[in-house]
Amino acid sequence: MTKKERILLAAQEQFGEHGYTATTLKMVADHAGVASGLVSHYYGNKDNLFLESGGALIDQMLGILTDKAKAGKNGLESLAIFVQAYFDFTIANRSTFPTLLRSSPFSDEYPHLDRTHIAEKFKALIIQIEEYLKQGMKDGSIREVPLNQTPFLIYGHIVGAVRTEFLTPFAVPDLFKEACQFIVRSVAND
Amino acid sequence: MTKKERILLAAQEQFGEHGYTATTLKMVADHAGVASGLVSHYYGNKDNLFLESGGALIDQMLGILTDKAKAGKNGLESLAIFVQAYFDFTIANRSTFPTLLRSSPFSDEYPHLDRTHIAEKFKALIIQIEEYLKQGMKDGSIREVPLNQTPFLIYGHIVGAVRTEFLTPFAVPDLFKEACQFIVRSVAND
Amino acid sequence: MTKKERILLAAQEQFGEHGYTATTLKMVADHAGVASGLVSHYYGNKDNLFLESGGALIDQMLGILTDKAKAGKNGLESLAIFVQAYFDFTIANRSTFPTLLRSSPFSDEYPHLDRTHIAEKFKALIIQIEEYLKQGMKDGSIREVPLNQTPFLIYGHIVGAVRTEFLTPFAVPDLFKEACQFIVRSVAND
Amino acid sequence: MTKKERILLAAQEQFGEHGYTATTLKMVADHAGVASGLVSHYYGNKDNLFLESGGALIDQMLGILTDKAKAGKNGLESLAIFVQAYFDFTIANRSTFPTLLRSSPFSDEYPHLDRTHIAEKFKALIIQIEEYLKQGMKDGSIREVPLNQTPFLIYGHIVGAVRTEFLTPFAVPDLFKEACQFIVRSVAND
DNA sequence: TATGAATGAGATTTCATTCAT
DNA sequence: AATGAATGAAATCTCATTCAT
Repeated sequence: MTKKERILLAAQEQFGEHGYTATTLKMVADHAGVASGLVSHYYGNKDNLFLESGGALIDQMLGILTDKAKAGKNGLESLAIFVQAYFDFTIANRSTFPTLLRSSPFSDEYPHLDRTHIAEKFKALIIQIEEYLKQGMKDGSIREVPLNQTPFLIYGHIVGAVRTEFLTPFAVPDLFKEACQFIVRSVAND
Repeated sequence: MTKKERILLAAQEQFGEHGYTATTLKMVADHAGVASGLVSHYYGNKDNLFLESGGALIDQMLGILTDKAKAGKNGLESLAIFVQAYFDFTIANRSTFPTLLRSSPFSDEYPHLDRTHIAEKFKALIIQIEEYLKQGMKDGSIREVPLNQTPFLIYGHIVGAVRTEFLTPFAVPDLFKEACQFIVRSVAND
Repeated sequence: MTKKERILLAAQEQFGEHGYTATTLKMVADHAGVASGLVSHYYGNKDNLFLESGGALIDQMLGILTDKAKAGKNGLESLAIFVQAYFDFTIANRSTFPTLLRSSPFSDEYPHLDRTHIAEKFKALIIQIEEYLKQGMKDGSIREVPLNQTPFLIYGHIVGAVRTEFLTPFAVPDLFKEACQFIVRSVAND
Repeated sequence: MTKKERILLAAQEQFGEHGYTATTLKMVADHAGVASGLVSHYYGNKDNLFLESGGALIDQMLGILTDKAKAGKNGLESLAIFVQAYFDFTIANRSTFPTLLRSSPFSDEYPHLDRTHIAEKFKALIIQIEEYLKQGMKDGSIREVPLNQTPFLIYGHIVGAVRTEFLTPFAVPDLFKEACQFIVRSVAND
């Protein structure tokens, strides 16, 4: 692993654990085992490091999700696989994932940050969901639902579940499994 | 309005607009039209001001919601009214509401903050939802759903919709109306 | 006790326990059970309150010491009684005495403070010691010692012993008794 | 001289001249000719800077005193040299010495400060005095004096004289020379 | 005489960023 | 590519003092 990569990974972990503000560039440098100046050298400034930390994670996730969802035999199945894969990804990246959460356009942290670039990547996820809905409504696996709002609501549902799991002190067993069910019940054709 | 009250209102507005970190005590004092020292005098420190800002909002909301939901004629109706009233509250308090969002246990901002006290108040909301579900399953308006997870999922769904509306650049018309429908579809008995 | 007196006593205790800087006027007001504004009303400002706190103590002490020393049958005896009475006073006023110590011209705290007024009162103590030395050298109880320095050295010796007892973590039993002996040995005629 | 060293020297001078409270970190930085942040960078916080300022002085002094006292031909002579060397050190370091005085366990300034570490170094001085007394009582140059108290009293005597010289407005010529005599008279064997 | 709300100057401390090496 | 010393702006918080009541 190059020093540049070690910095990015350390940043994802530190931002994930302590949030944007409480993470200092020195903490990142120390955890990466490099001199503090190197962080600025490679990533310019803190905002950019944060955004690139989140951007790398969302890129990684996008690839995995669309890939897995191809296995679905109809729209509903693809949607269910996609949602489940999302949750799996958060679990598999427990230590870095909260950084994605914080750099996402759904984050309440540091609203001045320009998230338009990352927002487009999240938009891709939502469009993906829209595709599954269209397909499902065509192949009969999904009932008639409004296409303007439902993709956003499904993604919002995922956001809500992930935040409950990662941020709140409420411990709810099998939350992700039931979140999948909740969505399926709402959109499935009987 | 006393100066103490003016400080709290200014804090709710500033924290709502700029977030915890980017809001300075001086900004709050200036907007409240008081000397900077008075903020610390009344609220001790920034953390506490933030928590009290959110606490006052959640208290206000809790009262309104439970009150309105009494009008429901069965579990499902009460639940729908409750959810709708939640969304109405966020709209009616557009300028201050994001502070509640940031001080909530679902927030990703400033994870070091001790949110246990506020988390209990949010728990009250979730228990309220559980009550409507129980009632609806008894009176037949709601289908069999797992009580351990569903209240959290419904609240999570609200969180997701509110964040989409308040934080993201995605403009989705009628999002809250459809969010209600989404929930109802998922839990209603046919 | 009037409120004015209660303020002075509270000030002596608080300055004695926490020192000049770490004592706030609010602490004094709270311990005296009065409103904070009353402290400034009666004593003007913090410096003056501190100086008057020390001044009242030194006045009280001066009266007691000269009174007791009259019982001595010769210079050496008067001196010994005087020194012992000094130590007794510090013990009897354990909680307030450190304030005198801090407002004294031998203090290292807050050197900007104008201590000239209090220094004169301490000078009176030193002149008193000089008197005993003169008398003793006349009546033969005290050997020939230089009058320019010895009174200051005896007072300095007292200062050293009191500071060892009141400020340092060194616990030395019978320190004051031996301090008396040390002085007597140094000035007594064989 | 490195910037770190320049900061320490500037701190010793400023603390010595103005005391702990009235010395600001900005004063230290300005006198050292460095940016204000560098003071905190190297010394953490004001308390620590103060303690290290005093600690460096006491270390320096300890080395000199024990070294010089080796020249004494008996206990009494060693003691006298030691005391004289102490006074010489204070004179030679007129501008910085009051910082040692203020960080010492005999100080009345800022009682909250944890002086235990520095107190141990002062204890070393006192133990040194005890050694000279023991030696003198063995070789016949010093009379029988109580070993529990006398070392503390001799050190206290030094403290008193130094404070008279450095802090009070009382100008006493040859004070240190006579302070030596005073001690010698009290402990010497006839 | 007595209150305590209100002011605002000023101190400590943190930390992103720069830059000489 | 890599270091880490150095900068200095900016934020929080404290508290003596004033003043209307």
